[in-house]
Amino acid sequence: MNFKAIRGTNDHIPEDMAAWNFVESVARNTAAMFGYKEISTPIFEQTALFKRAVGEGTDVVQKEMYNFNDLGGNELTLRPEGTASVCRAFIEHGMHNKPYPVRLFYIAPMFRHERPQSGRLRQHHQFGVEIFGDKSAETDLEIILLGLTYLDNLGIKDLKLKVNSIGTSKTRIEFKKSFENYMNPLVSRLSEKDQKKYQLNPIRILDSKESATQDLLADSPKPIDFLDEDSKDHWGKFVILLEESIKMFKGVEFEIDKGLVRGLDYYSKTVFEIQPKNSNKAQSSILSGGRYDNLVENIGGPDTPAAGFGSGIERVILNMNEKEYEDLDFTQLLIIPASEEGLILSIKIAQQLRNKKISTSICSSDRSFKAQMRYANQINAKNVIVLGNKEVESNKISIKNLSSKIEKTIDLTLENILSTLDSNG
RNA sequence: GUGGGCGUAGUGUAGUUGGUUAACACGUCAGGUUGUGGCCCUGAAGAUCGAGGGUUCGAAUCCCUCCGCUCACCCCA
Repeated sequence: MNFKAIRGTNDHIPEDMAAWNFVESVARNTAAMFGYKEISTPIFEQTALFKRAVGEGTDVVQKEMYNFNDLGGNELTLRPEGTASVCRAFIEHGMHNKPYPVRLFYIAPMFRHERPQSGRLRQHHQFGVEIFGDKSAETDLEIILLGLTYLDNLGIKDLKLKVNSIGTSKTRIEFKKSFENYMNPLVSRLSEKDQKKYQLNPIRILDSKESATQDLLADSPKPIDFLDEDSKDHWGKFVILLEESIKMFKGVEFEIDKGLVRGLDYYSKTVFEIQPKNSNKAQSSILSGGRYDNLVENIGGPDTPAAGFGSGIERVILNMNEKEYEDLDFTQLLIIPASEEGLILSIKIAQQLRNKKISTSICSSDRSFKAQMRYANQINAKNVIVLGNKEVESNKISIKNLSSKIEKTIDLTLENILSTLDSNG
């Protein structure tokens, strides 16, 4: 019998955790600096929530969700993304009665049944933020600045920020009409793949990777050309603010990408995507999001404008080449029990030291003395104490610092041990 | 769902005109005398060569099927 982690899921073994914890703490600190409060929601929800929020026609809903029925016959789904759940919680807890805007963030696993590849997993983790109740352009800017600050704090430089406005659902209908008029005579010139794509969802070929397709699209209508007055205003203000504030981030270039479209239906107006400037990876987007002014109302809440982003932690880690975090992989003190009485004493002293915040392990008395010393070295212990009959009888112990090899003999009291460990570092 | 690459101890690798006990390094464990580690020396454990079937006197090596990993498409974080 050979059990393995499910395809597309990863264990985080101790060696991975330093990087992981670093990213999480940077995420929490950055969010806190911007005044965002952490929220955590269940990893599964009613299937209908995601269908409604993300959109029936999207790939995510159509073929990537982990759906299941529980024993009560409820249709449930492991969350494929975070925004829908947070909106549900926002409504359920009456957060629209809180002073606006409401700023929330989460760090949570997401599940999508996709074919895994570099930077794409079936279970991945996202740091995401959402801001509710503010339709101003500076809100869009705020979450982008939060995202850039987060990546900067992680030491990820040389980023490209793509922004676009896709208007409202109404203006998109007009755009679509015009776009199809433009494309229909040209469809036969698309590759087979893009033709299929076009049949399924015409707008999606806007961000096709095929250069032949992009050439055909060069003069095509774009969603941003169809904005209504309100969206146009919003966009204009947003771009001015962005142009000014992006200067604060060295190494970040921004680009208005009129072909940028999102795969989730709830977005409106501003959408954006951040990727490393010179990424040769296919799955290069490490942080993306936008505004979704209709989502809260769509799933049964009050009319509430909102915006947010999601950022894949695994992808972020793939892009952290500089090691900006410390590996805190050490044991401050290892106690080697050298006799039966020494073992009892070891257990008591270890407990007292742990209460004083000294990380302390006791070596197995099953192993030879030499093996125990070797173990102290292997686990990178800073200090070693041997407790045997000699120590029990004389009430004196020696504390050895393994890197300096210096051994200090002291009277056995907790205070002495603490001060010696302290001076040993 | 579609295509490419790859599967040999815990890890990284060697081993193909088929030929005996599948090799090396790192790691692990144990010893190098009695209570002091790292270096060094010696030894040990650890691989049904991804799985199943076929060809053959004989298969890690050739053929078929399946599985897994990985990269890319699609889509997304």
